[in-house]
Amino acid sequence: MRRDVFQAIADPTRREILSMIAYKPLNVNSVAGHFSVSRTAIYKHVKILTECGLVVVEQKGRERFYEARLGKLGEVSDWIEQYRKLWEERLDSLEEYLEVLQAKKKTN
Amino acid sequence: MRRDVFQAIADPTRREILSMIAYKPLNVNSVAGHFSVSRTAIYKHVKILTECGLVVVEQKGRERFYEARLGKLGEVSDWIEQYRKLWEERLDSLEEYLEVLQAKKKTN
DNA sequence: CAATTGCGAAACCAAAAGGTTTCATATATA
DNA sequence: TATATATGAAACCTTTTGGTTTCGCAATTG
Repeated sequence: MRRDVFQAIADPTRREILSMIAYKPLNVNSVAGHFSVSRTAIYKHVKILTECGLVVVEQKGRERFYEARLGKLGEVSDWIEQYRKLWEERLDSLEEYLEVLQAKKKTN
Repeated sequence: MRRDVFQAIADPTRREILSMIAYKPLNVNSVAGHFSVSRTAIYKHVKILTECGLVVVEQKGRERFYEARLGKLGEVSDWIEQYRKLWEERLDSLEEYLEVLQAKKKTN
């Protein structure tokens, strides 16, 4: 069982679940109500999110509220940021190149 | 075939491949040399990266060089950034809360 | 107390993912 | 030209993933 944040957010349903509980904790039934799959399927997704720390549970009576812990997304963010300078520089040089092309066009 | 950037970077081997070609394009053999799986397996990973736009190919004679197009990571980055304020605020309020606890400790 | 509600676990299933070996083709090179 | 190299495609296999239905248990509520 590889349970890392990268794998957790790879599934679009799980990303949608995160968006639903980002501002307000919900129980599984409430979440499942917004999807066309079974409650059990949603429960499994939530479980995966929990196992990698993106979500925590709080029991209240017979209900269990799932709450997002989005700080974990920082792991992915950090991984991406190591490359940002790289791709922005390349974008810059592409832009420069295009400007040169434009300039040539005008002088021709 | 769900071929989006989220799914592409979910696999650790593919992330490693990206790190290898981030600065210098390589052919499949060179990439495969750094892994313990077959060249064909690596080829498949590279293909997935290509299909979602994270990598482009340039043919040179009988060799094909794979080059990273990391700008595509922006899609993931953007998705994460929509939540950053949220989790940082929560972190702030947690810190405040801990400060309050500390303060109480001292006055007791 | 009896019925209902919210949940998680279990057993099962089809499709996708990740891997392998084998084969065909195109380009270099001895 | 014959041989070696770089690659992609094909067929196949096993494990993982995402889903289902069924079941049992604990907490609520009529």
